[in-house]
Amino acid sequence: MSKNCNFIEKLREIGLRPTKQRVKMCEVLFNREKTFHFTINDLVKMISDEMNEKISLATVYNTVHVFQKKGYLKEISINSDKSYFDTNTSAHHHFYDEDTNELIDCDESDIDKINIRKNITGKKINSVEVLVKVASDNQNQK
Amino acid sequence: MSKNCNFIEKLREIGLRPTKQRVKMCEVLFNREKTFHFTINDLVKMISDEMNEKISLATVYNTVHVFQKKGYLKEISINSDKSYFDTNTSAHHHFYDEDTNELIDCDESDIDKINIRKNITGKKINSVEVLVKVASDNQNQK
DNA sequence: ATCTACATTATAATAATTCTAAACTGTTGA
DNA sequence: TCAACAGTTTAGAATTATTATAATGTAGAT
Ligand SMILES: [Mn+2]
Ligand SMILES: [Mn+2]
Ligand SMILES: [Zn+2]
Ligand SMILES: [Zn+2]
Repeated sequence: MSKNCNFIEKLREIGLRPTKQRVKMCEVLFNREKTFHFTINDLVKMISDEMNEKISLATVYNTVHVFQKKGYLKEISINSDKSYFDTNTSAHHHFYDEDTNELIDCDESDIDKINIRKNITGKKINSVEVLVKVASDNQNQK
Repeated sequence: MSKNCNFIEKLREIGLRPTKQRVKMCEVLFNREKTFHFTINDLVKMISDEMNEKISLATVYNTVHVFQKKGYLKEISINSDKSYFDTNTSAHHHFYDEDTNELIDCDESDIDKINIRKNITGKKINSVEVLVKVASDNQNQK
């Protein structure tokens, strides 16, 4: 979903009613220069900061899942207590900072294309994700 | 932790009291031909099947985390509602079957060694994990 | 046998997520 | 224009994995 657009029309085009909650979520998620990573809680905070009205947590969950299903958000595979989403839906990989719990994008030049030589009968590959876990390099490990 | 051994001695060597719960967990986890993947719930079921006595869920959680910290178990990064562990602690990658929620090991020949060309100042790489998500190849997507 | 530090346990607490069912609203077509 | 309907939001409850608590039990040392 490209930025700087009429989200009302965009939502209609993909068959979603352009409610004010959805439009606001579109603005917060897609109307910006750079893509970013977020948890549901991050997103609720961002919306609350930009809106004077409240938005229900259930609506945020529902809408994030709808956007994901429609292909406008991607869920990142980290095992954490919470789910991480990405407004960058292209195939790309991540660094995960275990100190700060932050995700950082890799660009194409950072990691060679992964070539999968195994195939599982009757199954097709849906995604290939590389997660590079990093942490503080301090020698002072207590 | 190698199979077919005296787990009482092994546990002592790594500074853990060889309680009967821990010994049983060792047997279930490490006394077998092949490594495997499991969730906490899987493991509780396996233990219950092999033991007539009950084991507390808290003990299973605690002991799995101790074994992980000591390096005898590895946690796999999938985002799922539950955590997956691996008795294969060597660096290796996984297929994740989204239909059955099963993990399948890749061997070295399946995926080339990943070369990371980016580095993040002050951070060291702790792990590099590739997750290949697969699902049924049916054309009949309703 | 007794002591004590460490373990196990049942249970409660926590926290992310999903479910529910009632109230609300965008859209349609009479 | 406006009633009707289907889709949507919502607060709160339910679910579920996980962690914390605190009482009880026990392995190993003396
Ligand atoms: Mn979890
Ligand atoms: Mn989750
Ligand atoms: Zn990303
Ligand atoms: Zn594995």
